Amino acid sequence: MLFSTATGYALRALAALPEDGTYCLAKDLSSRLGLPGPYLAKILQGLVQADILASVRGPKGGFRLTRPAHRITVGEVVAAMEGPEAMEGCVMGFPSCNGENPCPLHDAWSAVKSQVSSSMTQATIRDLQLMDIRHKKEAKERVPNSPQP
Amino acid sequence: MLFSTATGYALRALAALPEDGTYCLAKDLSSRLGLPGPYLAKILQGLVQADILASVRGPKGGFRLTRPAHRITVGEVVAAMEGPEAMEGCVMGFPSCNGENPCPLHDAWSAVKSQVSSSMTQATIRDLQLMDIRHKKEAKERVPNSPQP
DNA sequence: CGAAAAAAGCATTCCAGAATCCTTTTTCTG
DNA sequence: CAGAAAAAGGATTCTGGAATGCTTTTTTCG
Repeated sequence: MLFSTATGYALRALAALPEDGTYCLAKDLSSRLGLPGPYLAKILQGLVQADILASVRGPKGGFRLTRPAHRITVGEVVAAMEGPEAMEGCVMGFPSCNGENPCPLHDAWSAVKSQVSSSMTQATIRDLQLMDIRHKKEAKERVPNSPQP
Repeated sequence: MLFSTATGYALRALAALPEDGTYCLAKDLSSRLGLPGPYLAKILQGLVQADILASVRGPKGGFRLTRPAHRITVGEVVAAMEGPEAMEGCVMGFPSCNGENPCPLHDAWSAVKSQVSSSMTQATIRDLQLMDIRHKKEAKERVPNSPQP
């Protein structure tokens, strides 16, 4: 993966939150997604600091998105998790590599970076939700006699 | 950086080796490049296993490239250092992401991967040497009254 | 009000990659 | 042959991210 595992967990958790703004327990999220509970809780707390999640304590509390899912970009989440200077510097770690004196991968990597970061600012949590819905639906279609509510 | 620090060190060390196949001490390389000595030594030993370097022990020994620098690709070195499955899996770590059910960054990331890996199989250690030479030359031109041999 | 539920906060543990140290083996040279 | 120079190999330490556990604070509800 390109990002840290914590960033991946954050994105997965955000995509798993309900859209209607109801509060959701950290424990529920972690068990539904199969992620380490206390670790995910800490990540969610960080997302509260970044104003991506809101939380209330106590019974009937939990976490919810501060905004509709289509208003939260993947790029925003990545920046909140990894800091703004993710993906800086030479791909191969050459200290002498820069625009004046590019390494052989410099241009390819620059293209990559702008490509990925523009995709990241385009894509929203909503898109991630849709992907998961699509995924579940396909699984259901592979087993046609599954429970029909 | 995209790769591990060890991979970066390996590439830097290879680019710093003389092209004429003379043996070079691990200690010299590390001091010239400012890299941790014993750690670099271990990395070089790994490159010997991968048939990228040859070594002889004892006085007048050291390390040299097994082939001319333009015959060793960056991709080969990366594969030797990181294993063949570097850069596998979803950028964001979504387990459900695949060709059937792509995440929003899937296509951009696939393009990235093929772009970077083709650049890596194109670029050789020679290209890295040239970059360093260019870098030194520019430094010299910025200080015109530098030592003339 | 008091008890339970839940996030918040903090200290601790775990683990892999990074880095160091020491011993062994090989090879050159006087 | 003896001794020194160097890589090879193994054990160990260090460090930061990943993960866990425990205590505190806030909130709801009977």
